[in-house]
Amino acid sequence: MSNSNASGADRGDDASSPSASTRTAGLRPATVKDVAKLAGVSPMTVSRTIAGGQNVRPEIQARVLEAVQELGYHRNENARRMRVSKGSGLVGVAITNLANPYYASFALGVEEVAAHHGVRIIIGSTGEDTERERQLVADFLGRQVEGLVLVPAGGDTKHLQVQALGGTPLVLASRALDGVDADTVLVDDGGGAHAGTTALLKAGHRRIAYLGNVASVSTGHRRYAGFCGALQDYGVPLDRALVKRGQQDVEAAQVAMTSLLDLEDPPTAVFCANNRNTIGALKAIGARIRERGVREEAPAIVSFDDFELAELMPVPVTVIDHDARELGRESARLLFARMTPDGATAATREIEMPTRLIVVRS
Amino acid sequence: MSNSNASGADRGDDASSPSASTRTAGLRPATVKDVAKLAGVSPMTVSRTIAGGQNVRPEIQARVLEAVQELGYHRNENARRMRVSKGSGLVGVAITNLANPYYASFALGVEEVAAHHGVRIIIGSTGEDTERERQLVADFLGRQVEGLVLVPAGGDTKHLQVQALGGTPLVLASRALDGVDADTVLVDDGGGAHAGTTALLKAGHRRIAYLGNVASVSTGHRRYAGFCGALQDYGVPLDRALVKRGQQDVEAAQVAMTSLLDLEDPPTAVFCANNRNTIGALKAIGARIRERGVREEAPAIVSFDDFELAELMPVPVTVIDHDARELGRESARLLFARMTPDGATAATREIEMPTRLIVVRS
DNA sequence: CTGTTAGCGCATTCAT
DNA sequence: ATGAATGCGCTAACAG
Repeated sequence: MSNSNASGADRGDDASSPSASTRTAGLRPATVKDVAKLAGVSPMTVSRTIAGGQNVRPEIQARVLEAVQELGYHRNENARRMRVSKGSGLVGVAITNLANPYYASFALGVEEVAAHHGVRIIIGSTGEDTERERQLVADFLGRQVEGLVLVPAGGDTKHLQVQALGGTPLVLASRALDGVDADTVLVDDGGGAHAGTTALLKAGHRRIAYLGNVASVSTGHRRYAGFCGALQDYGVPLDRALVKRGQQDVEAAQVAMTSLLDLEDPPTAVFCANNRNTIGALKAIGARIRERGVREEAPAIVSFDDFELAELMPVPVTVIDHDARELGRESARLLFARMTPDGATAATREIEMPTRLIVVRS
Repeated sequence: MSNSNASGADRGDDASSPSASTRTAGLRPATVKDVAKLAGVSPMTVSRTIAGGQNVRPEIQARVLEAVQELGYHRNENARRMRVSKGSGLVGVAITNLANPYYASFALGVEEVAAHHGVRIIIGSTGEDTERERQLVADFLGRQVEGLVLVPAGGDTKHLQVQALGGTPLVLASRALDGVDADTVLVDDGGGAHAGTTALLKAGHRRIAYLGNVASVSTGHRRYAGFCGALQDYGVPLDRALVKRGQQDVEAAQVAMTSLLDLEDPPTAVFCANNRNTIGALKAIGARIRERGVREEAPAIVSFDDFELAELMPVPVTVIDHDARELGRESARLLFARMTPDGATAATREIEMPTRLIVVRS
């Protein structure tokens, strides 16, 4: 029944398999034991060989490595780290939507710094849904992530309390959250919005529309406040009819912008509070220009968030630029700082990244 | 020294801590044992309670859950799955660059399908580097991923052989790889490139430039072949001076395009073989238009890959569109199909996703 | 140099 | 309804 030759490792797979030692798809992954059996040594010798081969005779190492090749063995990191009581080498990144280039860049920034620390990122999208965020965070914690970077959806925050996180470090990015004691990396939303709006006012605009995302997240508040503050500074009253908030995607923003263009007294400029609203607004304006060919009447745009090819737009564009990737890097840096033994006890920090006003086309 | 009241769980942390039972950052995560001790039950009762509470008295459950709250306990999925011999619930996604919106969308498509199967994705960027790809794949396998989705960098493929993967299913996306027996999802590169080029020829263009990515990847070959084929069909000779291949990022593409514009006899149209080359080409054209204000002479663009706001470009744009997200979804579908017991043995498939020609602006 | 023992956190199996 | 023993894959610590 059992054969004892080298290639006859009994791993519970089909005993009549033609090349019994070669694993094929769908089987249980090879273990140290399998390798040991095939190489005719003890599991410890395999372990040592994989670990670098200290105190293992070269010829034995060769035998072991051959078996490793043959079985396609890869050390089970989860089991290993459990024994060695090393961290998981993972950080969880929960963002609203990976398809938004802004957050994709953000994730890349996190990955960059993580890779530098030899750590992988595990990503999930919340879709701005607090419940999915809760599940995602729970899942990450279950996988023993060493840290969490989160662009919070807002709403309930019980699952983000230190208590609930079991001490796993958390960094909030882009949006602050009341009642959550965590390092936070924000963009200078208020200052940026104020500067951008002021640029429009200086250019003579008085009917300025606002396209923004949901008010429930802190960026919504902060950017809107900056916008209003600038108007106030110039003594320009706020026209509620020109304010559209709550668009989460390009389509909704395009619809909102189109309705603004259809007003009897349309705005001469639009403040777009984020990437998605900017693209939607520009699509609406583009459609209108193509339909009616009236470029002169098209409103000027201020966009919070940069976007590719801004310089080629048919209307004046000013960008309130900030580097999403750098935001990701900075978030990761804060996280890794807190993951050191001494960093764990420091007071939580809130960092505000500067924005830069870029007149792209005027 | 040791206190025996409920909140005095001895978990090896600072015994003089004011609230000894509450874990703070940096400590070893709580385990079933910790919870058990705090709740005054056995680890098994905790395990059962977490698992749903079958055969546990409600009052005991309450005690356990309270302890869970207090300690911020999360079941260690790695340990659990090891015992239960369940997969890791992870698939590895290795792409060239997460910051490229094309691959970000792709990753989102994978995540979407994965989430539908209750599986997370773990992402890494290769930066088109085969060695980094090799490390990434090894790391993923070490983490016991149940499958791999890879946009291959090309070059050496030893690490992608079934042998080396230890039977873990692999799906190649976007690019084929000679000598690797794996499911592959491609875009109809040849057909799309041919159709796009033909559109330019039909419009009367005869001096058509080519901006492409590295020739070593299969998309490079296939798209270039489609381009050449269309020229041949129209009896238009290929002008080597108009062919620039190997640009990997926007900056390089912009430089290449600028040099084309500087030719004595510049092209009247440009075929851009991917997203990054399109953006770079358009930036170069935009800069030229702004400098010299000559829009009429600006070349028409055909772009393999769609991009946002194409309809607002100052030059005629035709897009060879294909859905990156759908490519991601399809790749994930193939992967999950193979992850089923019966799917493991099926012959590998190569799927080619159709392209759609969209005249965006003419 | 090599092998044996034991235990990381958890859940299955078997006792109580 | 609850607990004790056992082993998942791996390796530190201790034999030999």
